[in-house]
Amino acid sequence: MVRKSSRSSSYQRLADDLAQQITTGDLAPGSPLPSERELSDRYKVSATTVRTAIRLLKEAGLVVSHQGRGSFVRLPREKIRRDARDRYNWEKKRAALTEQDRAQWVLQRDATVDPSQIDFSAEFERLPASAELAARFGIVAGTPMLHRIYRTGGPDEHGAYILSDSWLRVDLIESNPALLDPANEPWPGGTIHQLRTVGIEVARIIDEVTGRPPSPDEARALQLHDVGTAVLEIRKTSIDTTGRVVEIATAVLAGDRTELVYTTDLDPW
Amino acid sequence: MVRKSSRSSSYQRLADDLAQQITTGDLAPGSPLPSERELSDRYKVSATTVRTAIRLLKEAGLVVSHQGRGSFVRLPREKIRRDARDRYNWEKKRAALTEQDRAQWVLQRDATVDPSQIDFSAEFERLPASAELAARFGIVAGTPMLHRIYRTGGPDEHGAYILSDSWLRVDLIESNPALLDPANEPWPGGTIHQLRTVGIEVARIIDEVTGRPPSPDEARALQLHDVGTAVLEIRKTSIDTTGRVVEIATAVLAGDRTELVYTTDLDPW
DNA sequence: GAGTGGTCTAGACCACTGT
DNA sequence: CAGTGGTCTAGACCACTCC
Repeated sequence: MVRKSSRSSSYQRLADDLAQQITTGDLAPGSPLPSERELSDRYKVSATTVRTAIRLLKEAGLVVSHQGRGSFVRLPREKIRRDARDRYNWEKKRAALTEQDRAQWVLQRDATVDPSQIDFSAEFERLPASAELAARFGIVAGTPMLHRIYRTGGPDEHGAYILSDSWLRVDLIESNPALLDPANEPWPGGTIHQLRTVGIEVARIIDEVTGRPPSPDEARALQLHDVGTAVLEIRKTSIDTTGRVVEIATAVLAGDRTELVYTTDLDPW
Repeated sequence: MVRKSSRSSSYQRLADDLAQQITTGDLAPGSPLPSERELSDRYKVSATTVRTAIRLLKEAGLVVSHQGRGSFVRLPREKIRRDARDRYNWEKKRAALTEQDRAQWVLQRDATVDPSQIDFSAEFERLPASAELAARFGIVAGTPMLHRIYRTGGPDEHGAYILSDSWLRVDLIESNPALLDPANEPWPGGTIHQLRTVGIEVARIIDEVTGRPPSPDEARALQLHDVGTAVLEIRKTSIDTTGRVVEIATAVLAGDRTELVYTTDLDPW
């Protein structure tokens, strides 16, 4: 007979038990949990119930499992800080340098990653603007747009670390045909410099940030092998000195590996 | 005999099948999935396998289940925008108003929520600064601190929508004893006004944003009834006109209900 | 080969929602 | 009451890791 206890399911009680041992430090980060068979014996529950409990811990980001090895208390992830003000202003300053100076700095914006190990791909397509996109750009639907899709990855230890895409108005950039060719990516100097080549100065960048679970594709690309992680999605809108929207980009980053930093200066009293 | 097919598990294939029907719109948002028993019959797999597939979809945030009713394609969530520049500057301006004017504006910073329905609680404790906290404040460990814990919730439809805590230096605020009493919360005018009462002007606010799955406590408090959601965690550091750190606060928000907006003005060329 | 997690079955019963 | 998802069992076999 099943012993129906108090007001909670047995997998929930098991998960709570283990979670407490993890948060109190009885089970230290990196240490293995008891095997499923052992938990099954010790708690007098079936293997399925044990697996359900462990799945709960994985969903909460407390535990990772490796087939053939065991389940382990998750190690805290070292976070890469991404300071919007520093990053964007640095990119803009760099865009005003000579070609030689810029070339030296290609892809070094994240000093923590060795540039020689970076894996990069770019794919371009030309599409008419959808109604929603047109509204965000303040143009009419159907306007020819350039859609660029990027994947930037590190070596296995760091994992791929950013998925992004970008929309540009073809009419604003076609005076420089080099911008339409993905073979020129990664462009030394970034989008801010690309826009400079057609006479556009970016004056303001607005980031809209949300958090959500990764799609299966994103989990693969960002090397989020396990459940229990979230991604940060940044929708970036760039506005030039005349107030026009000149680029709309989206970036998806691993939430447990990234810390976004935003500084707000307040008006004085 | 189990038919071992191609290179994928049967729950994975079922999940992919359903996910595709959802993304193509064959299964519209809000519509019910076939029942588990029906899927079990149709795909010739056990109930457990069907449940595993549906769990996958829940983890990806595509589906929600309700006991006794069924599983449904998740509806997109309406997002509350939270613009840092507007919000913080508005709060600072308000802090300079007369007491009467401020009182009218209590808790109206989120215009989308009816203030009369808001559920609010505050809890204070005095603790010495930990080494880590002291480092962030630039003070010595053990300095007396005030730790304030808030829960702000809406009615059931919106759900509780913010969990936050805040650290202040006791030595900077004790000249106004009213600040030490939680009965005075929610304080008309917010922390920026509280600091103004002891002669401090906040000049800069730095937000550090990460994304992660919710802890069980957070899932309860933020009414994230299901797996497949993420939370945004904001660590806010307030700095006064003399460059001192005057408050460190953390806020946890439901990722599927919140959009953080940050504006960066770039230096001109 | 021994031990681990991963996939899967067949079936029972519980808890909840609707009519 | 019929139909739904939620909990749970007992057991089989697969895939992988490490010794």
